[in-house]
Amino acid sequence: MTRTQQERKAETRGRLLDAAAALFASRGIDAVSVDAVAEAAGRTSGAVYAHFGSKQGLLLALLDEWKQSMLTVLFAAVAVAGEPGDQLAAVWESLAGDGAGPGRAWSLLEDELWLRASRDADVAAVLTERNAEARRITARQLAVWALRVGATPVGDAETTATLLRALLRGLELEHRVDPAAVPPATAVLGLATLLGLPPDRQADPPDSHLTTRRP
Amino acid sequence: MTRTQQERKAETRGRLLDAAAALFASRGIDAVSVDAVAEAAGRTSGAVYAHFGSKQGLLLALLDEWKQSMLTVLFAAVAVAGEPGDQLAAVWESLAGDGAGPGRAWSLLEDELWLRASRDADVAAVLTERNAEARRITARQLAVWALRVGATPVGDAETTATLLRALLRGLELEHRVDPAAVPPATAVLGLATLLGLPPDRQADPPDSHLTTRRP
DNA sequence: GCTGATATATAGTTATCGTTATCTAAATGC
DNA sequence: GCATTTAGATAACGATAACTATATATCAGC
Repeated sequence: MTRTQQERKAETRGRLLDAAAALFASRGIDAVSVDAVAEAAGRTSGAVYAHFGSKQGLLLALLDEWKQSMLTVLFAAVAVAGEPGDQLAAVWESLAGDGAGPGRAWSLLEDELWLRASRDADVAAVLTERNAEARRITARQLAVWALRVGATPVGDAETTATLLRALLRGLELEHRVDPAAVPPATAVLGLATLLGLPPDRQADPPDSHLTTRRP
Repeated sequence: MTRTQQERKAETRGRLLDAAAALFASRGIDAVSVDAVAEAAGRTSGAVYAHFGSKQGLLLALLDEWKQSMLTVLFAAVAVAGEPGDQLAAVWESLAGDGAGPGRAWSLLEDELWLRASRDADVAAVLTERNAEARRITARQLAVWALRVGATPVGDAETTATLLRALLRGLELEHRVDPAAVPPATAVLGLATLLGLPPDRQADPPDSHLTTRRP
């Protein structure tokens, strides 16, 4: 089985990036050695340095090529569910679902990257750019969605997108550590409120007691 | 100057914890060596191991004795400002204020702890407990505040507290990396919405255009 | 096939870190 | 005052990690 050099290089690069993504997500970036990444990719650390120059270079390359974000999961969830209220529940479920599915590991890595960006200007630059794009996309989808279901979000689309994404990230961070602290109804209520979803379009009332107030 | 052993021990312990808090916050836990903590406290690593047994022990002790949380800052901010809208702005300012003040470093450490808790059961246990207490306190204060200013929060006090704290954490995480992405008006709008603050009680309208919608 | 180039493997090197074992000096109790 | 306990200092160990220098395998062009 003979391949061209380009193919060989490209495959190695892909394997290294995939292995890095998986390991970084499951164990945390600092806890993963370059050798571990290389071994998981069926290569050695020499290949990593030939391709990326340093561990940081590997991380930045991974960030650059990373397509799988919060967004993909979210839109998929919305597309599937029917009623607006159910869509919000599906959004939350896709992020916080108890299955140890990939969403969990990815969101963990995303949070770690945000934290790392606070101290690493290179990571911050990449993340800021990606974030702006993600916010734009979210805002556009959100505007369409609001028209369709008759919701009146609290602010303009970009502002609402910022608030939504922040709320989701905050809830998810807490839920991962202390799931009981964030029941699904709480998350859905928060989303529905920011989105200005009229009560009659919200979820069917089996657990509507969670939206009542006891002052 | 002769001191009792208890005093000596207590002072060393305090100095070590203070140094650890400052260094962990500014550089990140993993990036700080035990020797660095000891040196900053005017001691040596031997003292750390005599007191805490391990670096993890130092971290857990720090967590246990940590009084300074998001809450202290928040309530102080509310207490000072006058109008409800201004209070919300003050809350956000105290978290996101551009001053490199201690609030910034502390919130960074808090976020790192939440992340670490996802992979460290001991940290998760401490954090979960602290979190439940913080939520209770927030909920209580929130109920009082809502009555006073005539706000009708979106859910019961505990639910609203959860949503508020999650939103703040998410916004703050984003703001630290990309301040321009989270203008103050956006944060205030989010808080006011979850708190059900009537528009006439919100901030004076110099920048009220930010609360209007362009669909 | 042979040569030059390229991709990856191999084997260090150096530095750092957590931890432990041992030693010293200070305080306590009799 | 002397023995004992205790707080903390000192020095070394062992592991691990990022990175580098060099060797080897693989491919391209002739």
